[in-house]
Amino acid sequence: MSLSNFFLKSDELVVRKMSSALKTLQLLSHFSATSPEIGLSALCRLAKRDKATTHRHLQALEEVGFVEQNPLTRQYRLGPALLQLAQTREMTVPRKEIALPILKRLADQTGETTHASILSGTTVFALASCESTQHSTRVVIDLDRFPLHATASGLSTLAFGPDELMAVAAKNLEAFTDHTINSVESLEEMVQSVRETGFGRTIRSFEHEVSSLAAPVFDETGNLAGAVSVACVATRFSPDLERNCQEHLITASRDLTRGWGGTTPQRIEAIWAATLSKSHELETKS
Amino acid sequence: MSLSNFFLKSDELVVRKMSSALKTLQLLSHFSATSPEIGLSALCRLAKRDKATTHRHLQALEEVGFVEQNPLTRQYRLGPALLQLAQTREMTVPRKEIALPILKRLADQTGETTHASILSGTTVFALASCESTQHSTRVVIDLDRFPLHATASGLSTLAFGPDELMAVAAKNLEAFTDHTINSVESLEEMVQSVRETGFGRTIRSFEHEVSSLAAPVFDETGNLAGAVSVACVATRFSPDLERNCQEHLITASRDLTRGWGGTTPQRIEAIWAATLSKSHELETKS
DNA sequence: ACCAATGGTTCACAATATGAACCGATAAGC
DNA sequence: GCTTATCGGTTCATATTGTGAACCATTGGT
Repeated sequence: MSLSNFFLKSDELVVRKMSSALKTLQLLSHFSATSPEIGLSALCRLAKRDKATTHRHLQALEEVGFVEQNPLTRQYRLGPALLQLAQTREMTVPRKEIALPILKRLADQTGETTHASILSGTTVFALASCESTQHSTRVVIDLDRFPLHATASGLSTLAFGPDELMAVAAKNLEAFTDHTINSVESLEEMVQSVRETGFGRTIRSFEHEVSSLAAPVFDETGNLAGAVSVACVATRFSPDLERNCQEHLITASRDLTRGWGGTTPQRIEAIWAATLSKSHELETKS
Repeated sequence: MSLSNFFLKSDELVVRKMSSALKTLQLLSHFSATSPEIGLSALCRLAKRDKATTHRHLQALEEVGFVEQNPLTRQYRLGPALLQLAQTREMTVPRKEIALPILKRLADQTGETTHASILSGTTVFALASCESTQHSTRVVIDLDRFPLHATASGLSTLAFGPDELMAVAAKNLEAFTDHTINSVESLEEMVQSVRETGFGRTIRSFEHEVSSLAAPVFDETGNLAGAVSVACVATRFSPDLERNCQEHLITASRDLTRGWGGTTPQRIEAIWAATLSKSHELETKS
């Protein structure tokens, strides 16, 4: 969504043509839980587009009910037609319903907050989450999008998703904490280690008090579909807990992949097995 | 959505120009619970559009995650980005959450199945429904769109919604049963009576065994926002039950209107009061 | 009364959308 | 095993459509 309109190709600058339909639809991505209503001018600034054009686009969106105008403030907000379509989508592919019981179980097993996310285009969207009731302190993250470079889910997605994502991630290395990855080099290093272990892993890199572990989820083609993650209160994140999370993340990922119509690729299973046996070795030694 | 591209204006035929964004978005309206996956050629036929164009439109939709291709069948279906946007919409305007308890109460009070619907553009779509557990026979209608001419909710919408709807309704007088309204004249007559009573009313006009009563719901501008309805098993639909439904529909509509940020217009309240006192008169006479 | 926002509109110009014809693959008919 | 009919997808000359600087009308602050 936030891809630039330009890209470099064998030393020459190429202008990526965009259908106006695409430009229109991209306007929708600026609405979020934190800014649910946006005025025309504000939206122009956000989208870096002309006022007349943006207005025409909004009118098209309004006509099909994708946005509506708050008649009092004249600001725009997402429209009711989205509910209708989302309902239909859920009937077709009820990923959320499938995810919820799996997240619940994972939360019970680990005692921490669990998340499921979906890769759509180049964005990792939050699908559902579940808080454990075992501890009085627990992680409450209300995200709609998981930053690729700063979250365990994002790193899993980078490691096992389409290669183009790396370029997108590299363009936005926002520093959420002083542990956030801040260079393309260290990002690549991190992603490499995720590929080797089969788990995305972040220590206080998105929120100061949170450490997180994630596993990739796949669809019916064997391509990455999303991720499932455990967000632990950082002070609780011991090697023991990590091992526990890894084990249960694997079954959760397997079940989610199966529920979404796919099968976990053999190569991923192999990576997980290797990681688990390695951490088992360490544990028995100590 | 199903508006024609042509309209008559002071005796001359004018071609309505449509932005390609609009055409693109309109493709989405062909997906429904009953046909959740559609192939390229099939969609061309449904939308009556060119294959190349439709394909380009689908690609734009795919890029933002509004559709995705089932990789096995190559058919298209609604995409995951819709879930995300619908979630955001519900955070902004939680109409569904607000409607559910009201529908529950209405179902308890009437002993029948209740529905809430929203007008979006020229489509009345289902928002939520609630089944009563009082009777072993009950109405289960799994609709995502309410036909304007054949349902009580549709008639309420026609009667109190924007005038343009009438033209849309007149274009599609599909006969669901032999009680379905089948001429523009009788439709106009029906709508007129809805305007006089304040209630949409259909007897076996959509399903053979169902009679239904509906009241309009309004938003913060005083415009029609949707409808709330009771779908009764037709054999149970006595004058007594009708009166009971009317009374409780009024409070349900008031509460919904208020919950959605509006106030029930005085003229509607007046119409309802008149209808109730009339039916009360009849009741005491007999 | 003024200025600086806002939402919205116009019109000459330029870019994008369009669809008939096309390709390659798969499935059915015989 | 050859023909035919679909399917999803692509090409390219044509013309319809999109674009944005400049514009207007309102509103709210000073």
